[in-house]
Amino acid sequence: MSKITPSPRTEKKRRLILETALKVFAREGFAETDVQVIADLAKVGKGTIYRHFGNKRELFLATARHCVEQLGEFIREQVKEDPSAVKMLREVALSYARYYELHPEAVEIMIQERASFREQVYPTHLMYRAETRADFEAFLSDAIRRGELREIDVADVTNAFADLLYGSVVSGCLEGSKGSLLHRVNRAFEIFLNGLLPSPRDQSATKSQ
Amino acid sequence: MSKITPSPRTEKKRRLILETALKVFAREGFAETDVQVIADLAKVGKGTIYRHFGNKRELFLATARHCVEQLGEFIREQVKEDPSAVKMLREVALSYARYYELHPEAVEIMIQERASFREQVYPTHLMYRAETRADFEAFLSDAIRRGELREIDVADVTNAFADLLYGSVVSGCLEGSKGSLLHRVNRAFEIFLNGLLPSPRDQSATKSQ
Amino acid sequence: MSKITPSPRTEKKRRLILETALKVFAREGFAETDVQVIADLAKVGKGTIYRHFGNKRELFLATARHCVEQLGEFIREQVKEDPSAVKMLREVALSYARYYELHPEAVEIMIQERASFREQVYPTHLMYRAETRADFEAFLSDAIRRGELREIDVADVTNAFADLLYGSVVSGCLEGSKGSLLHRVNRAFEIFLNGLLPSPRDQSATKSQ
Amino acid sequence: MSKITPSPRTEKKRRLILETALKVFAREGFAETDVQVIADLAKVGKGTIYRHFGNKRELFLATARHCVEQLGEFIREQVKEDPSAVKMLREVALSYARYYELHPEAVEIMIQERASFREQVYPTHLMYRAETRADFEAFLSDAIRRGELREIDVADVTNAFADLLYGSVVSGCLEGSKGSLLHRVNRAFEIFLNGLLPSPRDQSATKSQ
DNA sequence: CATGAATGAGTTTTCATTCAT
DNA sequence: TATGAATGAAAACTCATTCAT
Repeated sequence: MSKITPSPRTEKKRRLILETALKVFAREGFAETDVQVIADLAKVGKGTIYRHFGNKRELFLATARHCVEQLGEFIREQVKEDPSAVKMLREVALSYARYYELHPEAVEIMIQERASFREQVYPTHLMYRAETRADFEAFLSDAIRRGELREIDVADVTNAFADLLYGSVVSGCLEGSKGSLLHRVNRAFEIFLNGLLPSPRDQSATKSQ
Repeated sequence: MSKITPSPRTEKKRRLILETALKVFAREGFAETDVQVIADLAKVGKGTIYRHFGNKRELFLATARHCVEQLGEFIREQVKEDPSAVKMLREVALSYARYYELHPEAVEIMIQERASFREQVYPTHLMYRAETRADFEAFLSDAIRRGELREIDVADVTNAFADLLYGSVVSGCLEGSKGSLLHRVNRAFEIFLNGLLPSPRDQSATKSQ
Repeated sequence: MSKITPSPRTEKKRRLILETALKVFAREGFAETDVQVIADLAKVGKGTIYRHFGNKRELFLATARHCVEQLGEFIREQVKEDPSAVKMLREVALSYARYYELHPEAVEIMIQERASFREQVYPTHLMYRAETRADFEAFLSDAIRRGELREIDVADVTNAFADLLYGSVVSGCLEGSKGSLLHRVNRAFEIFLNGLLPSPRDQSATKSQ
Repeated sequence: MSKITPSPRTEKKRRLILETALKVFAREGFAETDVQVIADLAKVGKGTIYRHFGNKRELFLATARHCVEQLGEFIREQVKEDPSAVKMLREVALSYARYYELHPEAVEIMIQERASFREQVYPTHLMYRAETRADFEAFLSDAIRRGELREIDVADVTNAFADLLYGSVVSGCLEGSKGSLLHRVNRAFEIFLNGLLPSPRDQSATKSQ
């Protein structure tokens, strides 16, 4: 029961720990993080952390999940309903970039998760109104049917889109990489998009159909 | 003198350790790796490893360097001299993919290096005839001048190219990702390339010059 | 608060560890001591020792400090207030000897400290009513003024007194040295004292002033 | 055979190693010394050291023995034959001090030996024409019989003399102890000696007998 | 529930000693 | 005989996890 409706007190402490863990994991990496440090910074006992999260692994995973949920909410807030596919893709890409620019620690969490647990955050999983990859690909198929995008395998596009965003964010948030992540994603996305658009030839052909 | 030309014995043992370390680091991750395990698998004393590499960190870094060098050689062998920019870019992308398809452990090393030491292997640093990013961008500028590629900021292209490859390799080598990495990179690259080509309009304009 | 007044539990455990460490360090020497052995004998986890003392060096230094404090207390208890200088010096010397006869391990600690850390316990620093060497020398000056001791440089006397006690204790507690330390110090001190007294000639001269 | 008459080559190398070991043991202490460092400084292979001395312990003990022999020779050279007991004692004390002032590393060796092996260098063992304590005490008895020294237990005097010298040298060679060791021993010895002399009363009594 | 002292398994690293060349 | 690479036993130290208060 208490699981279903956690007391606000409990919920607050959970959040506090999670927020602190995020900072420390991002700064030190998973393996290098000492749970005691998180406890000290969050001003709770170490036992409290273990009571709430069970063990270090689960604490980390909860932190990662927290990031992903935030990212999902963030993108959902930013990306407007019913745009053209082109606008939508751009908005997703830029929202994605904006989120990680605002929360560079989240990039580190994503990397640590991949390195320590071989799990990966697929950016496409997080997209607007799409809980699953399938939804995203259906959306792309629609756009192709409407002639917004050229004829192309939607799985390939999804992969390429995800890979491009992932690579850009990981590279663009590296300490020492000058220039904004937003800018980097924007430019990369424009090339990518350009590669998706029907060529004038194709376009006229499409139009004439 | 012995420093300049290490004895073949020494060199052989170094290689043996490096090769073993590669496997173990890739399988377990940097933090989870016990140097004793490497020693046992390589059938050398633990002290021998420390004699050769100083400490675990240096051993890992040497392993990573070893991968990068192999990758560099591999790409240099595969990519032919003096192709068109389009062909060259494709060959680099595919060689890159081929290498990591042949050596999936190298992907893990790359990820571990990023996670543990915040260092990154820029794929572009490893390209054909290019010791530095500057060379690569100069090559792109040439291609633009020749009209092979459309007018575009070469830094942006380099970034996007690197990010796409990086993201594809990291995602494409994940345990459980079905389908070949080579295929994934190939498809992603075609979209990317298509985004770089001059549109027919541009092309005719270029030709008329 | 808890720092200022450590819980009696904590304080008790600290003492237990210190007492055990004293035995082991004295028996094995600093370098040869395995902290695990101390932990086992004290029936605490090794981690507990490190929690309390940080590292082996600090544990040793705390042990040494513990001895010096005990010695100081012991001497203060034994040496009566306001004696003649002669009586006082003798009492200090004999108390010093008695302490080390009762606690031969403390001699080993002193020697190990000198050998491993180049620090030295000056016996004179520990004397009755004397926090510092300066106080001790002032006391000697007084005694000279009163004619109890002959005219002599007080720094020289302090050095000689300290050196004699130090040497006697170190030699006299050696395994295999027959005879009691107390006896050895007593005899050495009588010679030393005899060397400090005014000769009958001097004494009459002093009296006539 | 080769043991009986070591080749000059071998003997030279032995000396070289010993001299180097002396420096390193004195600087680092026995436990902290890495035999490799001695080998490097002496420009010989580590194996050579083990060939000559068997193990680290024996190397150290040989080093200590080397010091003691040097000290013995030094004192024998300095102390003239057939002096009065008073002069002789003073010369021994000062020679002893002079030696350690010239070779402060030897003090460290003496301390390390005591700390690591519980062995002690009795200064009295090293004295002029005296291989053993017995000789020294016989010499003192003679002096007492001649009336040079007051009636006193010669074993006590020997102990006190040794302890005073030992304590003075150990304290006086500590880094940071200002003033010369020679001076310190000189002053301490004068007090000590004064404590041994017959008082005027005693002296006349003695003479009249 | 919250706490933080206690624990000990697990890892890195060192270095005396050996021995093949 | 000299060498120095190889070895692995040994030890310091850490930190996730537990549990009595």
